[in-house]
Amino acid sequence: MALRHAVLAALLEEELSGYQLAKAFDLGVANFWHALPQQLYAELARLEADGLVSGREVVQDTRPNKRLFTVTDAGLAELERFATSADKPSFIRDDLLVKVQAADHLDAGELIARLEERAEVADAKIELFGGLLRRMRGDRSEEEFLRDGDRIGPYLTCRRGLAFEEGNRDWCRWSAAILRERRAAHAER
Amino acid sequence: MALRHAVLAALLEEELSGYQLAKAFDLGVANFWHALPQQLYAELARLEADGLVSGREVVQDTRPNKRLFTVTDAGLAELERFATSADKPSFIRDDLLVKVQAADHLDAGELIARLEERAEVADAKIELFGGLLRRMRGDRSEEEFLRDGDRIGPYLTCRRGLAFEEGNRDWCRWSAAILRERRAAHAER
DNA sequence: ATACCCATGTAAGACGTTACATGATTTG
DNA sequence: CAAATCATGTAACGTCTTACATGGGTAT
Repeated sequence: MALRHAVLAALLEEELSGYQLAKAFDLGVANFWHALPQQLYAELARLEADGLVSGREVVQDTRPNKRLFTVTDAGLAELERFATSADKPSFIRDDLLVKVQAADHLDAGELIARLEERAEVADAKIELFGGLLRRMRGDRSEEEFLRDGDRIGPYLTCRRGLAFEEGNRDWCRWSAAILRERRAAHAER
Repeated sequence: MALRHAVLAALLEEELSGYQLAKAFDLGVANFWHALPQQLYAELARLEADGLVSGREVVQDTRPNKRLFTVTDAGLAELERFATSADKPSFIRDDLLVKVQAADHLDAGELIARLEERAEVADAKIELFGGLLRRMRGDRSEEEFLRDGDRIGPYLTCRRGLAFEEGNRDWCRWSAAILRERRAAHAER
């Protein structure tokens, strides 16, 4: 039941509509949680029914109307309660790792292709996260920002996202290189 | 539908029972996928019904009998098909990141405690994975093993697990240190 | 013209988690 | 002698994904 808390955490930053939330939780951007639009609309409805967020209608001329949501006091209390609970260890569930696990029994060329693809996805995310971090820092150095800046939470999670994707990229390229060398050595014989 | 492929990949290494598989996919050990025992028993039944694995009963005196499973030719073909498919990008879903995202609105002491807890979990995993890697290498250097060793797949995925946990540990300690400094600076005023 | 963006959902089905059930054997 | 390990499941419930539905406005 952490999706609700992820939504609450996202809404602490700024008032958002379901649609805007959906973009923030999208695969391409999500740096601390991922969810689909349908989940978010449903969760927002539940959160509102439980009084943890409150929505206000914003009428728009040229675009469809939207509802912007804010965290209520009860919502903040719920987040505080959540923060004191022990969190379940997070685990890996990644198609690519499954494929590499079976590397010895599969076509190396295919695997190398998948690894390169993933490395490129990681490159894109690294650039994205780097930009987000720069925007949050503004014209301050990182040291300065970490000392005095407000909204440190999103900065820290984005830093984790960045390091995670750098890890992905490095591991993918390293693994691909090893598989290539082994394939070459095998072909020589 | 990647659990089935994760099971197939695990069974390529060696013939295993549901119980042994469950241990391999456990939270503490899982380096390329995670699943609960109940899922694995159910998936093994489905895989057998579909002819992708075959089980053989092993009668034991002192322990309950068990069924050991092997990947069939059809199972290997299914894995090969899976390896050629584009994999969906993997995403983060971690309680701890949600909590840190909300850092600016929560008690710093609590967060620091969670971060330290997680860092210690990571430490334990790092040791575990380090040991697994050493066992796989045997008396060879890593370079040598990566060149000639067999069963390179599990080695590569375990390397990813290790790097991931090192990333976790470093980020947790770094974040905790920043939150501590900010708390101290705040208390001074 | 075609496609994408804004904006919000419903419904069905697949997948994952929690709780329960059983029972002998080995380890501390 | 209590707890953990070996060994295999069933049942209920909760969460996530996939498919469908609608409709105006803006960019190429």
